[in-house]
Amino acid sequence: MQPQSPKYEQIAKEIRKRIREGVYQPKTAIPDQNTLADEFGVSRMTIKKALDGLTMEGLIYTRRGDGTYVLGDIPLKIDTNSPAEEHLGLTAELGHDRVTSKIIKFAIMFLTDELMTHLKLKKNEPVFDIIRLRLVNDKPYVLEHTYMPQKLMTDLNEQVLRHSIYSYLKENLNLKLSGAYRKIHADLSNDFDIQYLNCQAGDPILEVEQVAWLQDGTPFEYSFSRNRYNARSYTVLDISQPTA
Amino acid sequence: MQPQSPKYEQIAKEIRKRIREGVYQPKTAIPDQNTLADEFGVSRMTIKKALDGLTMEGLIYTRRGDGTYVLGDIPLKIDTNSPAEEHLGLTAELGHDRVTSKIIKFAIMFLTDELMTHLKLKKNEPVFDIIRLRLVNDKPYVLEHTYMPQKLMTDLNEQVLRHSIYSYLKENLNLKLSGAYRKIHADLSNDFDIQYLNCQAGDPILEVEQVAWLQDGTPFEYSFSRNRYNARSYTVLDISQPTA
DNA sequence: CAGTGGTCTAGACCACCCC
DNA sequence: GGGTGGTCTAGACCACTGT
Repeated sequence: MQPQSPKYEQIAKEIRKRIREGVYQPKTAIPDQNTLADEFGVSRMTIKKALDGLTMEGLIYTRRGDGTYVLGDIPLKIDTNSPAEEHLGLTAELGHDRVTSKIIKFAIMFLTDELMTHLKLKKNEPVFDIIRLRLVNDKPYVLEHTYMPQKLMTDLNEQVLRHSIYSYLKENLNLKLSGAYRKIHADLSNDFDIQYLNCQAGDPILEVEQVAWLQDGTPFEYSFSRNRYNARSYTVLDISQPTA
Repeated sequence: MQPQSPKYEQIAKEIRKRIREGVYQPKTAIPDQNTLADEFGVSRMTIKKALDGLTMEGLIYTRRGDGTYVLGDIPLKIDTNSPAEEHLGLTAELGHDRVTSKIIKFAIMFLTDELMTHLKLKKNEPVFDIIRLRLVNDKPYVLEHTYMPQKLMTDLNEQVLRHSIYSYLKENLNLKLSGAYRKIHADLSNDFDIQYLNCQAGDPILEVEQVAWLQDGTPFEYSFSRNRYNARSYTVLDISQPTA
């Protein structure tokens, strides 16, 4: 019991566990909110908040006037490799030791109009222009082209790039990213892709174009991640609001 | 003022409007929760719930001990054509009169193992096997291959397919979809794509593979939507939880 | 009708930020 | 310190579902 996490989180965690272990079975009702409030010794509002979270995760659903039910597994989701819900970077996603990086470009450039818009910078402000090939178990995985404002990270160096930019941000600069907007495209492989990703001319590429920002909305990254088309897919869970 | 929508929704709507109209400016603080509670004549919890929604939409951010601030526009988001957040179908997304459909296949088939898993059906249960070319302003837009359990929609017909399956579900069967899980791939165009989407041999395709389900978790659609690579992109807004 | 979840209140305490 | 947002309570009323 960590007292640092709020009660509704602890309760959500416990209910998640009961669902996972089959105490609460798919398509059946779980105890009503008053019963749960008694069991956990909290008010009903707190139970409600815990259940709201689980609803957003697609684990349960509620019917006003009826009850709260467990939703079965989502078929496509089971055999999916990368959740990709969090944008914590490749290192966090796949584990520390398996991911390495080959630095292809590490330069400072000045602004094009497009970068000015996406990074919300003024003319003549310098940005890092970084191209890295990320390898998983020494096999080429993704080609990442990243632009970051120089003023936010003055002592960025090659050592950092070889590991993880995100952990550098978090541990050295105490910056946390808080949001990202992504556009997923399909594209034709270019010479760069062919050279570094070991793909054939004409192979399709899955490209994720991303703007990521800090809590106050300051953009700190504009990037393109290019994968061979059969190496990765991007997954999304979308739960509708019953209010709409 | 619609009394049918909860107070926190109405308040969220009003604050959204103030942000849009510049009453609350980007990067500046909005009034604190107590002040807003007084202004709207509600309790602070209700204000909090309204603000939580706006936080999830990426409009504001809160700092404990400090205040609530307006987040500026998200650059990439501005010039994006299709929000694609809601999976209400193409007709709802683009307007009623512009979308037409050419029916390429409309058959009933029995289950493959893959469909059995994705639609959670038992052996020998029939499913509709539908292929439609959706056109926007008479131009080929997306090739949709859809599988649906027959038992859920017994009187599905060609007339429905020519318009919108989703509005048929909603209006005739009173079924609402409540969630979807998607995998976005890049793929090589196949003969079908070349024939119907007017693309060249070797063109990449953006494919969205989707399982969609009703409120109780019953899957009612497993589909593949294939777009020409330069015709559409898929967009995602991802807001991190500060709890994590 | 009884029982359920959805909303809302008035107040409380705490963690946190800035001065 | 004083002011902020995050959590939590005990109770209330309502909307809705089943019977």
